[in-house]
Amino acid sequence: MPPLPVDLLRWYDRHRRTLPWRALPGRTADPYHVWLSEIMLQQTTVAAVIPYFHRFLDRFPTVADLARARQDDVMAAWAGLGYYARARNLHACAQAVDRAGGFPRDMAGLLALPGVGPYTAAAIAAIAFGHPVVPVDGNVERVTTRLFALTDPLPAARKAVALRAATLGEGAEARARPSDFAQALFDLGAGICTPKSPACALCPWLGACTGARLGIAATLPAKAPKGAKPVRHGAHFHLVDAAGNVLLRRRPDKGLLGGMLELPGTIWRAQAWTMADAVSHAPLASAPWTSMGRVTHVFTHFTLHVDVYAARIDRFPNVIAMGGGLVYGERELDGLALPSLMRKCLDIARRAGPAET
DNA sequence: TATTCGTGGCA
DNA sequence: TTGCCAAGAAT
Repeated sequence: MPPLPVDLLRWYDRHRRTLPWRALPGRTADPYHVWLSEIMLQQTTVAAVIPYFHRFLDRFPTVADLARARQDDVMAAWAGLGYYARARNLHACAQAVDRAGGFPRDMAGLLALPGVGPYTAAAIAAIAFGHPVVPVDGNVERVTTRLFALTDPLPAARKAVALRAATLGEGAEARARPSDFAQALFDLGAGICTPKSPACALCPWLGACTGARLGIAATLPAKAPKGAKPVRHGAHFHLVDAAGNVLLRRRPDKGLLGGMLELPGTIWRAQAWTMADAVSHAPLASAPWTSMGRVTHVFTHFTLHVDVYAARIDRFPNVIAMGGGLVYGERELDGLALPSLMRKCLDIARRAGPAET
């Protein structure tokens, strides 16, 4: 017996989550809200996204508002959410949509937008425009590999899994409710068919699940082993003048933490820095640098240890400002595009506790 | 196809 | 504590 869309939809009608970007039952969500939430939700938990989603709608009520905003303000609003290329693409996408007079309503048009890939295009098409497509995210991959007991490891098997996932939405009931069907798959993956200890007893598709019947559901999807995470070292410098102004600089627009602000610092390398070596790279090597301790930050593909040094001087020499340095007052820091790593560095440099979360 | 790209929560 | 994980895209 194949998994029947009607069984999933019946379950969804009783158990669907209420989320800020979701329309009420029977209504169609705003494409701007759908798009914004989908970008934020890429590799990011619902709990982390919710406050950012509210803040964005508050600051940028329409896609036109977002298009007209300055990039610095968009980056600052995104600060802390991670994967900052999403924020740059978000801004560029808003401008493209605003110029076009609205979101494209077909897959090809959606796929052409910055930051919109196969998954997000399908999600917007299904949820905002009612196209009968099945967006394949991590939830859908998990549900699909378990339903059909697909044991080939990801990511190599991704294409085969996607083809099988598409068959889930072929029934007439699914094609009649593409938005609900897509979101029902998300809710099933998030609440029942979870990565660890899935609640199979509560699953509307239990009777159709080969993985459950074989007792291997919880082990799927199989994943290729990951390589070891290398360690890198860096040093960053907190230079403050008598008025309490802090010296920052902006990172290049591409690459890690692209377009975000940071305390001036060394490159991040495999070899640890001695204090003397690090301070020789400080924005003002002659300042009275004091070691404030070490911050450890785990990125996706490496672990970073940052030694933080602080110094207070009377006033900034002009030569510093000429080198691309940016000076901000202490009270301005909260509203800036500072990634979490730099919040940690600032906290330790100012001998304050970690920012409340 | 394989890397690069954040962050915080949780077992 | 360490590793795993989250509505992936770009290169």
